[in-house]
Order: sequence, then C-alpha cells, then structure tokens
Amino acid sequence: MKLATWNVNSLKVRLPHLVDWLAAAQPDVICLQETKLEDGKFPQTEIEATGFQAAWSGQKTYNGVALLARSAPRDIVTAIPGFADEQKRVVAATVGDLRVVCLYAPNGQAIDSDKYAYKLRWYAALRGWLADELACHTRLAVLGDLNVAPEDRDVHDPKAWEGQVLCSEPERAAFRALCALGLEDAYRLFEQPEKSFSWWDYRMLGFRRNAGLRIDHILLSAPLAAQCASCTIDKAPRKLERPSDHTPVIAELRAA
DNA sequence: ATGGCTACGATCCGTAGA
Repeated sequence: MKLATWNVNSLKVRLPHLVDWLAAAQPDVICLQETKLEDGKFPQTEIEATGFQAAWSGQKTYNGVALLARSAPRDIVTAIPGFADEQKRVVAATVGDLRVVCLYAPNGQAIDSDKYAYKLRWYAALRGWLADELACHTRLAVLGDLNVAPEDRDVHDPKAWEGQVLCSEPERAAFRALCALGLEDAYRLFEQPEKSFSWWDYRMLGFRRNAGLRIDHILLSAPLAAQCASCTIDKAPRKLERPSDHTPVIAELRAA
C-alpha cells in the first residue's frame, strides 16, 4: 500500500505529468495540492480513466486540494471544522480502513505579514481538528504541503533561511505540535540521504544546485508508522519539462 | 545587485508562491 503527496502547482498544467506518474509509481492513495481549479473544472473524467476515484475542494487561481484513491473516498470533509476560511486547503476522507487528511498549509509569505499570522492560526485550528480525528481514527495519515521545513537538515542553507518563513521557530513548533498528537514524520523513520528536499525554487537553478527545502510531508499515526516500510522522495518528475516546483513523497505500508 | 521562474487572470503587468 503506497501513500503519496504531491503539490502539482496547477493540476491543469500538470495533468500529463500526474497521469504518467500514477502509471509509473502505482500509488494507492495520492494527495494533491495547488490544483488551482474551481470544483466544476476538476478533470474528473481524466482522473477516473487512470483508475482512481477522487474527492476535491478547489477555487480559481489559488490553493485547491484533491485526494485520489483506488476505492471510493468516504466521509469526505473539505474544511477544518469550526475554522472559517475562504481558502480551499483541506480534503479528508476514509479510504479502506485508513483515514487520510490532505493539506495545503498556508505559505506565510513573511514573518511580519498578516499571512504569517493566518498560517499560525490555521495550524492551531488544524492541531485541534487532528486531535479529534486521532481520537476517532487510530489509522490516520496526514499528507501534504505543510510549508514548514521541520529542522535545519531539511534546509539547503540553514543560515540563509534562519528565522525566515517556512523555517521560523513558531512554524517549527506548530509542526512539532502535530507530531506531539501522536503522528510520526514518515521520512524520518528511516536513514535518508543528506540534503533531501521536496521543493526547489524555479529561479537560480534551484534544482540543479539542490537548493531546496523539505516541506512536503507524510505524518502517520503509531499503528501506521509501525507498518511503514519506506518513505522516499521521487525527484524524477522535477526533471521533466515544465515541472512542478515540488516533487512527490511516497510512504509504503506493509500489510496489516 | 534582493533579481533571477512559473501560473494565473488580467491585459502587454500585478499577485502569489516558498
């Protein structure tokens, strides 16, 4: 059983990459972010032709998330309960015996911005919600672009990024607060290559220089972490023409 | 030198991403 997350940065533009990647990587569940599509424009037919069923929540131009699974997603939720938000950043569903939460966390723009304050409020609300989800669902997987590099080893140049958005201590504390609920960063369950990242700036030859950040994550509740056999970052799609600036992260679970 | 891509929806530039 393979779970994946990928910020596609426009599902319309990246649909061919996604279709190819689904065929090559054979995930069972994939969480997508930055679809940038209104719900009526979601490419349901094309997705279903790949053998996946989808749940999605989108808007024009910005944000937007989708959850694809080989069996029909059930009990779909498209917002953090009790947190009023125009921005479409959440889709959760039950797939088989898993509860899956797909997230596109706010970027935060700059430490002194309103968007940063919104990011921290969003994380506080998320924490409350995930606590409730964990209370109901022991087999919980949280996947997405969390827009936080949890530690300095997740940053190509920690000195340059020190205190900056995506790396600031309050953001890292918000990430750790999710883990403290009983979620494990699947990537860190295993030995990993140094300087492993999931996002590289389009500018400044970011990918070629491996000037990246690890901000796309898979968090697993204890029973799933115990079943996790591997967690990898697939850099192949980042090498294609017209790539997303993010690349997929995959966790493989052993049979229960 | 604080830029440098990319996507989008608006026009032929501004906003946002991270």
